[in-house]
Amino acid sequence: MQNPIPKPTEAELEILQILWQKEQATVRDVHEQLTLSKESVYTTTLKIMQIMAEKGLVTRNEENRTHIYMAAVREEDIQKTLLDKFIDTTFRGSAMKLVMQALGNNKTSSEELAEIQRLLEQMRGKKPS
Amino acid sequence: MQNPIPKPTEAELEILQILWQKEQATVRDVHEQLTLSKESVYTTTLKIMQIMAEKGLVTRNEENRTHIYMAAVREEDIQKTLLDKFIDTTFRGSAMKLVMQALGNNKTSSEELAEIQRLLEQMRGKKPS
DNA sequence: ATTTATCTACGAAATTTTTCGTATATGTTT
DNA sequence: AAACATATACGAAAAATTTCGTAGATAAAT
Repeated sequence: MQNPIPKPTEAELEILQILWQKEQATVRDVHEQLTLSKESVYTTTLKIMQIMAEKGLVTRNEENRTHIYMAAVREEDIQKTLLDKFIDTTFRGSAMKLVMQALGNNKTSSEELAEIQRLLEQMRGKKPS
Repeated sequence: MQNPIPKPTEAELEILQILWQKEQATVRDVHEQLTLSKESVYTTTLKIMQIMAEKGLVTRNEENRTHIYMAAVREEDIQKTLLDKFIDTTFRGSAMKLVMQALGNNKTSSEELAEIQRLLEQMRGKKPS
């Protein structure tokens, strides 16, 4: 229906994060959430969200004066798109290098490490060398 | 060069990738490598590399007419900076989610998976729950 | 009913990044 | 030496993104 959804810009991604968390939100909701972490002007947030609507990144209910916004793209899909590109440009295509770096950051709990191990064992079972 | 090295832009990162591989390169070297994967104009490449020199992302030997460029930042450092930011903005700070997604892409060989497992065991040993 | 607050729409300015033409200098070839 | 190829420097145009002021409509408060 829509042209391939374009890669969100930096500012758009920040807003998508908020929408993914909140499911639904007004421009004001999003804006207030944004101002927790950085300065921003209301109409800037509004403008970006309007552009996002044009691009098809979000949908909005315009029935009432205060529009209600929702993400129109799935978090996992966007993550996959951005991750693929990121691995390419920053890690020369090596997912493993990225994983090693990410784990090396020591911000992952033992529980999470265990979960990753379970995933690994499962994957190696299905894909013998 | 005393200022913190700025985050490289998209075009700059492409060039850094080439410099990290080649150790040393002229503008023409870089440009020819670039044209393998995308169209580009010589003076555009040149301009970007000049800007990178100003920013301190690269150094260059200007003794001869044809300057020799070298990366002035370490690949691992830039990767870490970009990765941290990427995890933040795209995976809401969860390194684990990123790792799971990256591994799920099935582009990692069994050997690599094994290596990751070794790393994990080592890490869990040092950080008991 | 009038004032005040809040919302969207719109567009232009500001910023950042990328692109590319032109000038000029220096080698290279004939 | 003259013609040609190739290098850097420079700057301005183009493109992409972000910022913000203003206008006008609607709701809420007094």
